[in-house]
Amino acid sequence: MCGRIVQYRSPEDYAAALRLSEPDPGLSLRPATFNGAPGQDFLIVRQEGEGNEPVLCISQWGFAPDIAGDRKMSARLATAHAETVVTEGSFCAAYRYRRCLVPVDSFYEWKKLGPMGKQPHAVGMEDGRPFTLAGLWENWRGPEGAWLRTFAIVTITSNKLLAGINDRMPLIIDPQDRARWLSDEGHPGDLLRQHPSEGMARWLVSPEVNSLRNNGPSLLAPMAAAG
DNA sequence: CCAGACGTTGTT
DNA sequence: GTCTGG
DNA sequence: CCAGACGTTGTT
DNA sequence: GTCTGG
Repeated sequence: MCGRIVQYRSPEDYAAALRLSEPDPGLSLRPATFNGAPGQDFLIVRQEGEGNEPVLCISQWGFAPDIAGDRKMSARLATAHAETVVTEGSFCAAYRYRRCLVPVDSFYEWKKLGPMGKQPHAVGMEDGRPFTLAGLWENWRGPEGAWLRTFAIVTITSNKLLAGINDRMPLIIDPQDRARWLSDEGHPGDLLRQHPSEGMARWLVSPEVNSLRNNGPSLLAPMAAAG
């Protein structure tokens, strides 16, 4: 599903990895996280207007539809289905005009074990390098007039690597496709596809990741399968 | 995504 | 179960 | 309970 | 996700 992500590097590191120009120094104030959840702030990449270069900025995970108006902020959508993002009411304008990238080092998926509970796995790239998830962003105006920039992560059917864990995975945008995803192209539909299993890795991690009280590099430590 | 709260009525 | 907070 | 909708301005 | 309609 993608409800927990890792974004532990500095803005400078992500900028270098994504070949962006030097990021705003203020972004360094954002705490890095090994256990990031909806409701928290993350670095995202946006391109405002064609011809402008993509830049890193801060945004809160949990898409607040502009139609939300005075509706509760609880209408915060952490994910958007790639299959319906073109037409789906709350997302289609954001898909058309406000796509973004979420640079991550890995993400977590929980495998349901029936009555036995669930088992967390980390997922990343085999080479350990950061990669980018497809996102949609929106400015939402709160009741007191304050503006909040929010985003959702686009998900798609799981590839072979992840099918055994969960039926959906985040939409990963490969380096050669990032510019198009950020561009003002109306409907880059061919990018709405599964990332192949090849080049990706998954491994069992400790249930310590369940609680947001825990946050540190040890959350990514591979754990031997029980039994 | 997961963890944790969930009540202030009216007598099981 | 549903909702909120992180 | 499930199915289906969820914005209409002018692109932040 | 939340809400409405059936």
